[in-house]
Amino acid sequence: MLEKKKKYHHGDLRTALVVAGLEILEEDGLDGLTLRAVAKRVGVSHTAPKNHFDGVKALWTAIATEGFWLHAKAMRDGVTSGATRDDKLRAAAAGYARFASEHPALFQLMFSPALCEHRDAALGEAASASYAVLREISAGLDWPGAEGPARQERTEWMVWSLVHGYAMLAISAQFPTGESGAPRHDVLSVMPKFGYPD
Amino acid sequence: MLEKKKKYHHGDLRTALVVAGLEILEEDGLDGLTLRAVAKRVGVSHTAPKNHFDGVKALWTAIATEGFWLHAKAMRDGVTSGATRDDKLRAAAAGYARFASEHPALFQLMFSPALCEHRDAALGEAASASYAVLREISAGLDWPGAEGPARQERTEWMVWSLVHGYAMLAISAQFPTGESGAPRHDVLSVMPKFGYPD
DNA sequence: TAGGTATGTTTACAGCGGAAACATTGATCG
DNA sequence: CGATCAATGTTTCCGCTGTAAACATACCTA
Repeated sequence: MLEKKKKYHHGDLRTALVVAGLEILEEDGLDGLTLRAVAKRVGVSHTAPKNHFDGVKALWTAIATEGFWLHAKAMRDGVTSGATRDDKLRAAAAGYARFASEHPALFQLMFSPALCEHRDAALGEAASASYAVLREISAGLDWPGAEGPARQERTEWMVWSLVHGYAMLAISAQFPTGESGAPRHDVLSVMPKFGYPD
Repeated sequence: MLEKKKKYHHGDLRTALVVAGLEILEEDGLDGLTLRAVAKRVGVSHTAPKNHFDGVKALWTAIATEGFWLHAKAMRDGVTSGATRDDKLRAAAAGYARFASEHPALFQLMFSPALCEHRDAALGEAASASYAVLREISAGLDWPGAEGPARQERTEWMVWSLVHGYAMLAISAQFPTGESGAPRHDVLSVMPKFGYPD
């Protein structure tokens, strides 16, 4: 029997729904990411997801969670090839912004509290993994204003805010764009050149 | 006649709808901002907005536009009281972040390309007014990496990215919060202390 | 004062998320 | 091995949403 028999049970519907959701985000953006559209793409009735997700927001949250893992990976890939700590920092920043510009709808979803449940444990874990990349790399960075309490955490927040703000503004079409449609300046040319003291 | 007579025509429905939308955003967040809910609050049929807005997204865009004007005002208010340019910069940053934390749903709407039309002329004008505050204040700021082409624009983008990123991460509940529910560090404590050379 | 246009209403409809009742599968346990 | 039951998927129905079309009212101007 060459034809794959259509089974009543899917096998791994939960994963399939998340994957389908990611694909829809790439093709149609956030507007197309409806429960019914995701179910239809998988070839399943629109109420089948109910067995795996408690409502659309739970599905969105699961998709965002997968997004955070991909996001962390995108950053880490560039980092490993960096020679100095500064190279690594800039590679992470570039990876952060590139991910946002390549997957704008997914990125928007990941950081929309109205769309996904940020108190979800799995989402938190994935987001932490993404954050951890910046955290490790920014450790020990020196910048004017760094001295004071909670220096390390404030350093992380400073770097994260800068890079995240650039990424968000870029996909929100707030930056004037050049001929290519991309912003006239990339993240790196907008990042202050701080140093590592030791 | 003490009772205000209900007129068939509203008089300034367009403005009333935008105001009602802003109120709903404060009370119920983005989820409650439906066309029907806005119309109902104004006391008008749910198709009446069609005469003033070409679809929900146009209404959302108009609400976001008003948000940008309020946002600009919130920043400017603090700025005028600042003595030095550095004081003004920090006041603008604080105003930027405070506006986001006080009106999270509106702020989210303002920067969601999936929800409002960023190519809209009126929106662009209001957004520019908001941007102009940071633009004026960051002019001449010195920072490591500033030298090079398009120095002034890159300076604006750097400041904007930093402040905007902080604001977005704060309302996305990405920052660990203290007991009050607010982030443990405010914008100012994660803003590098750059100076003005002259 | 007459007629046209701007503005608002009513009605209808398709798409959405969710609930409930039902069908099918697969796993557990005698 | 067979019966039962939980897990998973379907069907059907509901209320809510945005949109369109036909209609009603009020204003404005010639």
